[in-house]
Amino acid sequence: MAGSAPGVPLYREVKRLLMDALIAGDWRPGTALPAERVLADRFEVAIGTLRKAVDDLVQENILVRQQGRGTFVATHSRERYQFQFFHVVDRGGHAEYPHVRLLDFRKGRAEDEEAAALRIARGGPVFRIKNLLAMRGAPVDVDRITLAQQRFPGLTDRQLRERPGTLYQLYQTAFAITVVRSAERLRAVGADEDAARLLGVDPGSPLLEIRRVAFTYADDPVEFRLSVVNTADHDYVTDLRPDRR
Amino acid sequence: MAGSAPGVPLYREVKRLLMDALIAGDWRPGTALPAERVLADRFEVAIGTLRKAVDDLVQENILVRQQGRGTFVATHSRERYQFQFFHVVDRGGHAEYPHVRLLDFRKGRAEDEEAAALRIARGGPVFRIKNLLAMRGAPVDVDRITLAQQRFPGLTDRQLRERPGTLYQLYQTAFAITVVRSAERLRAVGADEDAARLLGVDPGSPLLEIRRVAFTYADDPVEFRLSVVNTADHDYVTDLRPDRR
DNA sequence: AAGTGGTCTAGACCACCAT
DNA sequence: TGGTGGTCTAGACCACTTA
Repeated sequence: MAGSAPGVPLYREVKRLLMDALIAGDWRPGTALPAERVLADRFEVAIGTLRKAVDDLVQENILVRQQGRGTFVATHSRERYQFQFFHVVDRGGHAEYPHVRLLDFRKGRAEDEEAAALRIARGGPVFRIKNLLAMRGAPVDVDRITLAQQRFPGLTDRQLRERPGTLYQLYQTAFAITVVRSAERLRAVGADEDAARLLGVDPGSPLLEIRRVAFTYADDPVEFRLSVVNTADHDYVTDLRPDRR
Repeated sequence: MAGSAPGVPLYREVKRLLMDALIAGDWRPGTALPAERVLADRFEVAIGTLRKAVDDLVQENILVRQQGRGTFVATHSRERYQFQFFHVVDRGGHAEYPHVRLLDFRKGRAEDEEAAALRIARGGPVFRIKNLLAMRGAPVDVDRITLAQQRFPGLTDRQLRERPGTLYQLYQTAFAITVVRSAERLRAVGADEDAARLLGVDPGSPLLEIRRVAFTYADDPVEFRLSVVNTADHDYVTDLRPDRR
């Protein structure tokens, strides 16, 4: 690790190198990284410095440590989706992974909001996915998802229909895109005709509208999602923290 | 640090001791802790171990480090409130501390939901505060706050009216209660008559309802707050992170 | 210049997991 | 038993703040 930039801590440089390797695909999701001692030797830093870099990546949900086993590249499981991205729980507080039904899949051209969120040109080619999410058999949430065609070449509705897990698992396994973070903006709206019909409520009923932008490494946006949630029997919860303490 | 519990890391014990001192009021909010080297000597641990304990408390927003100056007990400023607790921003994304007007202050007996949230007996004595929050002159949010009388002895509407900063600053300075964390549940509702009048919308208009429980040290709940927000021109945003990276 | 937190080292030993 | 991450030590030196 000779010749680092001035003023930048060594462990930040190491973190940068680890992230570069992850972005380059040197270690696939779910696989173990070399042992910390090995990585420390490779980067020619002390073990403590290496660990500090890994600490950061673990905190950002990019790596997962398991004592006695190793350090792994994080994968997208249902559990992870539920804790990190899906914040809707039933009134009792029971978290449950929803049942997802594909309603529509088509190509289109990016509207202003989509283009801005995905940082692509306005009118650029996108995929649009429309899903109906149900919990305990009752429809709760309509998701409209927008993806840049360029990032998901050859995506088909068959992939969406046959996918066993979460969409983010599909992104990861089929397109080597790992979602690591999301930002959401929420507001209350009145149900439009379409949402009212799908969710089984009266038009104009209050619904929770969620705009989510999902990012992969380096704060690169890859998905825009507009969710409309019937909060008659469900809440959006912050604080689903299996972290801290 | 001889005689620690088996299986508990030393830095956790140190963290426990630091929190005990904070709860006991050994260091007042805003004041500096002894230097890390001094604390390490006092607890008879290595500096690295002491730092790891402090790291945790910094991450939990309980302590604040300032290089070259010291480590301080976190205080409640408007900035902190805005980033950690107040998640409403205008559509452009501009965060702005709202103007608060006290509408009502009275004593009452805890309803079921309030009692459960505050972990007090049903029907127990509480204070109820009703505030109208405005941004850029326009009313945006009605807050109904419930506090256990026992935790805030002698609270008066004069204190609320003359308070220069945030409510959490008042809790901290006048009642030695430091809010360190909150949990929120959100849903969309139709405006009732009262909210409609205060926010200047039609009854039944969709509003965002937020239930917040605020906790002090040791996950001890001290405030229940029901907010109703007009999201016509504002959003609730997650991800107001001045942390990480 | 003195004092603070921030980084970095080079180990030792412990707890846990797989075999 | 051997390999992994987790904890802990006892320093040295750097960067920043204050006086």
